[in-house]
Amino acid sequence: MRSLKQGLIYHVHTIKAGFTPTIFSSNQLIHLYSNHGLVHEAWNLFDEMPQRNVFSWNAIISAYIKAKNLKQARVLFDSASQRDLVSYNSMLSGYVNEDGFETKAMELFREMQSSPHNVRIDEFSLTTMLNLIAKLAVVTYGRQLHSFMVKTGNFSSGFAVSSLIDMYSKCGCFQEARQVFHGCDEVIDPVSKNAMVAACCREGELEMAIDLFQRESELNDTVSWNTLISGFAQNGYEEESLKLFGHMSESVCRWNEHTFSSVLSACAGLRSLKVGKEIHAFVLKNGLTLNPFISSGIVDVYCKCGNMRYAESVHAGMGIRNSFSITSMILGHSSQGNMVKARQLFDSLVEKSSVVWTALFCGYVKSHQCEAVFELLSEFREKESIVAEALIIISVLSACAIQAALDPGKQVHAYILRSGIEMDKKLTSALVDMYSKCGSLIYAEKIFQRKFDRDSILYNVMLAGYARHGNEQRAIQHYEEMLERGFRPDAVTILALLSACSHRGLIELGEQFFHSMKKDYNILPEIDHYACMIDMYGRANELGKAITFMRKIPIELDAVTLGAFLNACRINGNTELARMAEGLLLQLEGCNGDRYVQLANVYAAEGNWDEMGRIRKKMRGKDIKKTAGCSWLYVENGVHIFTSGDRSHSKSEAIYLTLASLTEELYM
DNA sequence: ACCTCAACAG
Repeated sequence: MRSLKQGLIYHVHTIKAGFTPTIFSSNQLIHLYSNHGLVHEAWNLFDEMPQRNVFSWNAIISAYIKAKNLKQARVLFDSASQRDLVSYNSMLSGYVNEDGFETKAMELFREMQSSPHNVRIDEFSLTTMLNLIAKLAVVTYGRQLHSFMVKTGNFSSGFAVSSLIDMYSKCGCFQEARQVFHGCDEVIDPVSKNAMVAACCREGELEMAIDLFQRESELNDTVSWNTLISGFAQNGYEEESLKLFGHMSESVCRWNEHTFSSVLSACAGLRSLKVGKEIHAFVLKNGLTLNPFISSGIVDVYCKCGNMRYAESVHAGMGIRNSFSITSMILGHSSQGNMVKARQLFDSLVEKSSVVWTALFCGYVKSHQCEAVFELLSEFREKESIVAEALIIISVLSACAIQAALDPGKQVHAYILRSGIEMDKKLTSALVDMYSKCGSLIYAEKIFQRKFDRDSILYNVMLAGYARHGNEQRAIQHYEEMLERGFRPDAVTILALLSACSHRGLIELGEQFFHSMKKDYNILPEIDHYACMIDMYGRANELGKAITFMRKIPIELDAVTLGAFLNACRINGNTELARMAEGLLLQLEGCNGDRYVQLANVYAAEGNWDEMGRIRKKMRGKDIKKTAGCSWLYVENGVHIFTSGDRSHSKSEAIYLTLASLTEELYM
């Protein structure tokens, strides 16, 4: 009875002939049905068996485990008239391999140890438990099991060694994994070797991984290649990963579905539409589109390359809903600023993983929809009982920073302290940035000082904070400390210093920094640096220097640099020069309402109403929208936005009456 | 005969 067909023929034959198959044959049929996903047929057969042995019970239990119906499997396990160690081990592995049954697995293992049914713990139970420990990453328990294995002589088979390596590696104990691997040097088991290669990749020790891979290369199989291809992609060496795939194709090992998942993840990291399309074609040719790992991988590649049209068509063509693919789509739409579509997909998910939550948070921040960020946060805390991911917190902090919302920012800070989230470098930078953008440099500095292992990003954030507040001395102090500690300044560092000089009118110092960026650090000035310099000259009443400087800018003037110049003209009341910039600016950004307002402000500052009227006329009939200035308030957990003269609130009558009486009181 | 190991996605 090798195939399902053979099994069915045999089964029908016994029914037609009216004889009862042997227990042995029935057991085999149960397995056969179960392996083909026919759990009902397996059950019917089991149910009708006049006599059963322990193998029959184990077969039907494992059938329900395969069908992921652990509840029914446990009912049968508990009611089985005969049970042995295999029944226990099957149930145990069922629990371990399914999410959410970890506690059940631990309980069952304990039950086995107290052994009311005369069961022992054997190698099968131990390797299964090691699997659980790897999943839960509790190494203390893993070490206990390890010593138990040594004591009971269950530690030298390939199964035991590879499981131990895997457990230690997934618990973050790379050295112990190595010790296990080197402790059994008689004959290298291929699976253990692959497990060790995987452990090296997880640790980022790619050279060691390659070394191991090349030694005893006759042991290498498809898994070895897959491990290495995936390891390179995971560590950011996408091109090398793809090269390895090329070498694999020339070797004796054939690729499989796992290979493509890794190759696609390398493609996504590379953000290469060209390679992505090639792999897509390869996948289509080989009929691999039904694999959910592969099809969602293709969707991800197109999303990462920013081609949402392709992504959508592949996504739509997938038979079943795949949460990985949906998450990729949400990320893709978010990074394109299409938050409506991102939100729709998000709402379509019944189970929202922390990755999708994070994706949506980041998307809203990226498109500066800060109110949406705060609303999403209340939604998150309402629906999810888990602690927010660091990335979510960082998103909310940047929203606070954009809005200069100090109170919500403090609340987030308190939340971090309460929930014991680790203050890593990224989180510290986000907090310092939030406090300094919300005007509280004292808090910012306190957090900054408490962090000893600073990186250049944290220095940039702190430095920019002081620069923004016009304290160029502290900014420069931090800059010097940064240099002393051996960090190289980057474009962001210099920009912060330039802006400090600009606000304080320190032309010479600013020029010094500007020149040193190219000369000393080989950093090319970007648009923002040029604009900052123009701004600096403008604020110092040096329009002439600004013009000389602009003539030397090697890249074409754009809205940012021209805008800076226009602003300089406004400060200096120079309408003549402003008119020169006007033509160019409107040519570049004629549809941006803010630019007209800026122009109007230049002339208004001079009281030049004729010029203002001229600008007004230009705007007419062009469907130009100026973004309305608005204010907002935090009441309880929500953000309330309002504009001048806003009457949209249901109680606006009462609000304005109260306001009027307050105003009256002020003047009394 | 049944139960254990390594490589795949956001």
